Amino acid sequence: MERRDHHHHSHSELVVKSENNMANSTFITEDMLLTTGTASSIFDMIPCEGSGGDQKGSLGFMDLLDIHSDFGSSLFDWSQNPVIPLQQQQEQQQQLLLPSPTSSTVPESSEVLNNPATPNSSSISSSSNDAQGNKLDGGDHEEEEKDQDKTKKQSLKPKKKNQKRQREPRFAFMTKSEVDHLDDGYRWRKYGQKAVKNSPYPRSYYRCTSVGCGVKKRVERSCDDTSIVVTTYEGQHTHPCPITPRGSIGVLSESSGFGVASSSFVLPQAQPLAYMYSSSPSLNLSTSAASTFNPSSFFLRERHSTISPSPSSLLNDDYGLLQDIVPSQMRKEPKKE
DNA sequence: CGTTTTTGACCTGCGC
DNA sequence: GCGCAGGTCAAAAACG
Repeated sequence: MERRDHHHHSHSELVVKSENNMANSTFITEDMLLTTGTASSIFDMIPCEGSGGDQKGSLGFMDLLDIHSDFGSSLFDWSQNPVIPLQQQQEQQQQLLLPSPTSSTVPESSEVLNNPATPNSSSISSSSNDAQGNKLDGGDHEEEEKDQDKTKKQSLKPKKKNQKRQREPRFAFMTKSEVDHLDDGYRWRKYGQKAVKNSPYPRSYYRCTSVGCGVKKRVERSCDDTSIVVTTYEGQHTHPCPITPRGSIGVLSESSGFGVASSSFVLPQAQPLAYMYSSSPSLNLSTSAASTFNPSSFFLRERHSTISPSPSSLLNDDYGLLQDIVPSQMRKEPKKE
């Protein structure tokens, strides 16, 4: 199952969706369309101007711009993002939480997954639900517990009766790709696969191989559009990107307030993203999770640093830095897949 | 031989 | 309580 033929496929599209768990269940929905330059690595994703404010009640980020024939011409301009008060966002979110029949490929509860506005485009949305204040569940902690009775896996007793299982923040991508498992710079070990209802394609479960890192991700192919791969990240890396020479910087991402959900794919080295994000007019939110996470800025930077040579008014200040931050090696996947 | 993938069984949550 | 679906475990197999 090698999928190493990455990086130079035909262009593909990317949809980003986040499930930030924010304290007090603050909701943020943020739809944007991103496009990937290649289908096998998120490092090659190119943010394009996407239509957000469609029927899903997204924030309505950008008008869709067909950049498929010219990556270099599509620049993500935050200055054009409509600024929507949080309260209004929440209202919109509530209106939008209606599950779309076609969004079944990403069954996260209360997730809003916008369908592609056009055959050539996809939209993203982010939402938060579960409060995150409690323990990070699902991955590490439970595993530690289970280590104890590992030998009798079936006899697991309810360990947390009153503790409702809470998920870590999630962040999902929809990527038009022939490759299922996108290269994001981290090493993953597959630990499960399940058939997806109403879909001929299975869903694969991966866990970060780094010790102590409980980040998980799910990969499945949309049954609506089999060319689209939905990758859902969950959790927060506790280590720098393993394939990055400057990974040491990565540890800063956590303390610097990068969103949990984003950390799964936000290169720790790309910490200056925070700057980018903070400059965003539309996401100046009070909740830490919301204010620290902005996938689009990540991609924007990635895009500029890895693909687009054209300067952006937004990135002028750190364009050079970005290039420095995301070295080309990063896309050289040392791992398989 | 260490690591990763495969895969069936099991757990958990939820709706009926 | 039952059935379903999502998610996880872990032994075995495959891989490098």
